[in-house]
Amino acid sequence: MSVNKDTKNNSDTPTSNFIRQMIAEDLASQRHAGRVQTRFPPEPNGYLHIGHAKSICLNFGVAAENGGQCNLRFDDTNPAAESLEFVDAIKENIKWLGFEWSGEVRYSSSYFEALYGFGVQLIDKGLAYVCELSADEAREYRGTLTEPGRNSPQRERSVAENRDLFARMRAGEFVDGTCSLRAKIDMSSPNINMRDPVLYRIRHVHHHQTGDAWCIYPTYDYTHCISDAIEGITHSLCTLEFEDHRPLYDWILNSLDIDTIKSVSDLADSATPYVLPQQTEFAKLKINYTVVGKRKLKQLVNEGLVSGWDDPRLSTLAGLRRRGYTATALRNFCESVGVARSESQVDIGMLEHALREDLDANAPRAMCVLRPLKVTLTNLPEPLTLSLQNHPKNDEMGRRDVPLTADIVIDKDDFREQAEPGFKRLVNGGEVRLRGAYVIRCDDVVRDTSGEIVELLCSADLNTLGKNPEGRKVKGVIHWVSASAGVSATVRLYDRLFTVENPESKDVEDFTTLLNPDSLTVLEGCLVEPAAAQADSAPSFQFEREGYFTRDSVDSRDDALVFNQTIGLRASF
RNA sequence: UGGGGUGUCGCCAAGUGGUAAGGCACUAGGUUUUGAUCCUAGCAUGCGCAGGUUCGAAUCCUGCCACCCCAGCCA
Repeated sequence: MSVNKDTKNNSDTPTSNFIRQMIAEDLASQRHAGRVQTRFPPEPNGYLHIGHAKSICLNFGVAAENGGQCNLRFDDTNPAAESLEFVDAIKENIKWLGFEWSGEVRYSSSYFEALYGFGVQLIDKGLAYVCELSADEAREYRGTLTEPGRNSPQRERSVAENRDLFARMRAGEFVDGTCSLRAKIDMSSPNINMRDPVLYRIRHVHHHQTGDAWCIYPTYDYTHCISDAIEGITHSLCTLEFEDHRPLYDWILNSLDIDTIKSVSDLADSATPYVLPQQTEFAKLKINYTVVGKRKLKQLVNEGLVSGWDDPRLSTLAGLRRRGYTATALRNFCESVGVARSESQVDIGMLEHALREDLDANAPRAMCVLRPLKVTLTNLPEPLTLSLQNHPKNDEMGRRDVPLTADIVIDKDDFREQAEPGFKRLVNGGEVRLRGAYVIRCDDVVRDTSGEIVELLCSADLNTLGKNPEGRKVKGVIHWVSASAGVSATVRLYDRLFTVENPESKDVEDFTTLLNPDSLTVLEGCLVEPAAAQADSAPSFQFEREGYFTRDSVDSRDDALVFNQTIGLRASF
């Protein structure tokens, strides 16, 4: 059960965007008989990343806002690149993000038989033919951006011959690449996608869903529009690079017999009028200092440059989750970024803002000393247990016991021998507030033989618990942990993975050379207060004055705690 | 120099002919037992550029300029 506050960085009314407007208009005009049906169609050839989150939020969000549904459909037409591992991870990620797809998971591959039938229909209508050009020859015949292409030698084959050849392709009579089924459109079209695009290619490979049932596989262009139509999708949302494909999307659907399509669709038995889906494109999400390209992500994982698809430094949903990002923060971020058609690169600061906003409201506070420096409270009569608020602004989050003993640790960075201008923490001879406890004064510094400071001897003003000292102001507050009652932990700090703002820029020759060598810092021997070390404690904490941390889901054990820094606190000095 | 797109504050982004929303970032104050949070204020005589239409233009017209996408039997 979640008692989290639903943090929002926007006003109550979501920002207008062209897709919401289009849907509102379609609803008003009854274009799809009042239906809104979307789909999120990943290819299971990699892990989902932050860019997918935008598409997921858009597709699921826009459906939910309008009383519609969103399907999850694996666009699995290229078995050589795909696997079950990715299918499972993708489903998991979507659920984690907080979305529920309509009915069962869909697969384009489950439409293979229908797709084949439509291929035959196109042949019968004289709109498709079996071409025997090799891939290289086809490229030559295609022409260039400025020159028209030439017709395939087999373009005018008879319907009977095409039918026979297509059947034999399916039967496995030909080796890979010897022929393909092509749409007969226009080899001189200025839109290269319309120059007789390939509909089916021969691939004698095993498919993760259909096994060895097929040796011919339909292409994206052919499959996607028909799959949308079969599922009764009303609004097919995709990214800008598919804009040039829209004429083909429409050509294929309009070339087919609409009654036949409806008869194999989810709406087959429905009385609602059947309307073909419409493709609409939006700009994909790009964020500076991060890599989102599937090939690049894959390279980082495969070359061992990160620990895996869920490495906390990666912008994969699995990585962000392990890092401690919350689904709420990601959803709010996607909403704040908006949806438009201009290609833009969002500042990672926006993502971090959404994260801090959610964590600040919902993460209980705790104390953890990252670089311990021993402090002895010379006048503490006896150990005591303090009861501290888990959240400074939310009493409902309760309180916790925090043991205070004569031996404590503070962060090395919170002590200076000499006062420096602007330094508000502890200095030799000075005073500082121990968060939630006493004001202490540093009376003496203990050094080892090499001269390094190993201990501070401090006296507490025993009259400052819950009240300010009399006659003076103590402005500094530092965090601390009981040395004897605290629990040892490993803490991993993260910095951005890349040293440059745009590692995916095309004038970057090898992006792996731009990796930040300091993207991961491992701190051993950190000391965390007992309450935060308990196995049943919250998933994420704000370690006061340090930032937000989460127990590592893979490496942390009850007797060997590992915390990942999700993000630091905003620092204004 | 074929076709398709996009250009509003440092970064996103509303705006759909009636006189430039909002968020992030930043700056300056205030509160604070987290140098956090929170609060308050500031931040585009200007909407890629140049003309034109109009009482009035970011919005309409014309012409430029810049950037992005397309020549996989990938998606």
